[in-house]
Amino acid sequence: MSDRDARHDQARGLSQMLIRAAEQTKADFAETVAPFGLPVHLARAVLMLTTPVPMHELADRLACDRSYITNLADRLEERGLVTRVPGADRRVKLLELTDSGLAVRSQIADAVAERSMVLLRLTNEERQALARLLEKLVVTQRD
Amino acid sequence: MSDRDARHDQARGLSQMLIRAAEQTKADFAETVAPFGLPVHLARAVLMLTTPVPMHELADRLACDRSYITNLADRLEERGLVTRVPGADRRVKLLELTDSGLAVRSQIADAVAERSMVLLRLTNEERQALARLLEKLVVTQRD
DNA sequence: TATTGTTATACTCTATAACTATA
DNA sequence: TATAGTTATAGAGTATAACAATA
Repeated sequence: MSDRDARHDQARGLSQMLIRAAEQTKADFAETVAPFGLPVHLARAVLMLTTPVPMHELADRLACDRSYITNLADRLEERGLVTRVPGADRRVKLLELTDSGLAVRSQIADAVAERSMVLLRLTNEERQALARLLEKLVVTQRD
Repeated sequence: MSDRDARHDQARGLSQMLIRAAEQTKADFAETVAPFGLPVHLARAVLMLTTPVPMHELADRLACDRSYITNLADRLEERGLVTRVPGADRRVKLLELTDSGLAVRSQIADAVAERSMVLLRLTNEERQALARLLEKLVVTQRD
């Protein structure tokens, strides 16, 4: 009982730190992109659009429903950051960054590179060690 | 530009792994407690109630609004896991586990100890290394 | 028949504001 | 006047189901 409790406490402590670190990472990202008037999910999508992407594929990459991509696309279009362009298969629409979107993407990428906690607080060796540990922890899945 | 992009990519890769590891940790916890019919937030609250806790204090510990604690308490009471007991200060109500709640708490603690990924996938040294790295990453705040 | 994107709708999580009982 | 808990309500985020166009 007290042995199990000790194991539980250890697991909880580490898990909480992990979750807290991740939440802080998300909060940092949110703060970093806030000056651009972008909620986190729009900013993530913008960063993914290095090249035009079919909406259903974006749904796969973001692990969400297609209907939610419609929602994101609407909001990104309202801000003038993307346009829907027709694909070869006429059912498909691709999201493509506008010039304004490209500019924003570049600025966001810069800001993230400058402000990322994993870059600011860890040395190169520490980042490698962290990556190795996290890999052991995470179930392998598609990229 | 390509230097910044490289830094951005490195930051993004590590950040994504961190977030993915945390999400997996949450998902594992959710799966672990699902057999008890408990959503994550109720299970977390149950684990915190090692001793009766004033509702406002639980709000502090969970970093959420008092009104949400009312919500949690209602749902925990519906399931017969806690009761509201009056405090010395007559404005205060404490949440206290029922016998059933105590039993569930013990079972959950066991299940978490058995199934935690940070315990199953990492050696003791690795856990210590991970804890050290996460500490560097996380802004110090109250416990 | 299956797939893409859209629409309408609904659900979960969580907060804000106003309220009451008490301090 | 300030604090604890409650209530009503609202917003964000996201999913489900039904649908039209296309394959």
